[in-house]
Amino acid sequence: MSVEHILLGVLSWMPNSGYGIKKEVEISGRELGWGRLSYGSIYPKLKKLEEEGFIRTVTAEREGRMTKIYELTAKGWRELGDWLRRPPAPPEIRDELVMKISFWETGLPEDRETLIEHLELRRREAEEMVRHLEEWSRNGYSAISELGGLSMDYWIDHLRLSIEWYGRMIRYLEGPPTPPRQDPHGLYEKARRRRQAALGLEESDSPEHP
Amino acid sequence: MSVEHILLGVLSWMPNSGYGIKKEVEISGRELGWGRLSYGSIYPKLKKLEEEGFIRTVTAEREGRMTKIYELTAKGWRELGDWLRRPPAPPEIRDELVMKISFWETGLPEDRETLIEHLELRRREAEEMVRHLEEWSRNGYSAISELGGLSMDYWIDHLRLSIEWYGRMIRYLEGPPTPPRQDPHGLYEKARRRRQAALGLEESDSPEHP
DNA sequence: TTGGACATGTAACGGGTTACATGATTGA
DNA sequence: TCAATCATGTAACCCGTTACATGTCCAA
Repeated sequence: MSVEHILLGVLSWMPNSGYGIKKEVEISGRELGWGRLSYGSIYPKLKKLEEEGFIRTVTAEREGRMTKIYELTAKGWRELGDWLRRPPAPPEIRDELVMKISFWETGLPEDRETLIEHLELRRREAEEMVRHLEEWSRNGYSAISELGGLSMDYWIDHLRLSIEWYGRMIRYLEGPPTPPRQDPHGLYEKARRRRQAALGLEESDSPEHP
Repeated sequence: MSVEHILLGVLSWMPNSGYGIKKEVEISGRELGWGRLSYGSIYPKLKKLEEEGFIRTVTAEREGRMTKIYELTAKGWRELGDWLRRPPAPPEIRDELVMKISFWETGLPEDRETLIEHLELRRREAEEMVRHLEEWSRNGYSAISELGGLSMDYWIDHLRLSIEWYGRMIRYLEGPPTPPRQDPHGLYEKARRRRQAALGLEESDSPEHP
């Protein structure tokens, strides 16, 4: 179980529809703690949770439109509590940019500009996310619990740290290349040679602008 | 493509076996940027990459043991470069602890102790990870490029920030409960009532120790 | 009248994990 | 000799996404 638990959790805030749950998670930036929720997983899971008695439908109508509102049953509240009590799994992070950075010197050493572009793009995205979170957390109409507010701070702090780091990285890349921090077996030198040999590149190397 | 690219990237550091690739990614903490690599995905992908001509086998023997060492072909180096040039996908983070925190007040408001335990466990894990990364990044025999070193710093900084935040959170939870940061519609009050009604709980509420 | 937000759903597919199966070598 | 480490591989499965299908209501 896992998307199931997110659904139970969001329904613990208030009774809601599948569509509403998705909105809720998106706007609150709760997606930060969970990749994202797609309708393709929400609706089938909601159905399943209802069949299993964790949630029940309260209305099938809201302002004329067809809208199935679900709420937690006693069993659902208990399951949510049990899940919360279990120790959380370690965080899973998948950051392609940081991965690319660690392959950059062996994979594309002559093109630092593109990496700078990647970093600048990422920095803009992070700045935008911070703005969104800050605005949302002071908008005056969304409910934010004491702990929820602190979670929000968590993401904001991490985003700020990332933004700072992207900047450091960019400044660093705009400067002259420096030797590896640690390389007792000449691995980077060897990698460069293997690449040049495989690609049939000239030894001329990285085009330095005068 | 994606695990494929991680494999190409690791092979750009040096020719390696499936087993060796997994080790490499684990010890260098590169797993931080990628969930984890299982043999169940490594070996089939390696086979596929070889069939498609991105990598080739160089030896099938290493010190008497059967060991298939792969290295990049020209096509593999080109594909790695092409991938690196493409803008990276936004980071994906899945943090069950932070998710649980945001459901805690509606899902399990009376039990703050368990949440403190979760935070303490997580803090210990993060501290251990920092120790591992710091030790590794100064062990004197692993190759660490300039950029790779900065990536390492990135993870270490983020882990430290997390550790700090876990501590703040714990101190906060050990203090008295405070009202929601923002709650114009009395959502948290309503949620508490719904839960109590569903579970048939007494209004006595959270057991305060005198 | 048309585009956008609201709203629900399914089927095929993809990507990776878990669990299992196997076996050599080395050091305590 | 026994556990740990080195080493490769497969098959079943899980989980979730993408893409598609469908329809309403409202405001410009």
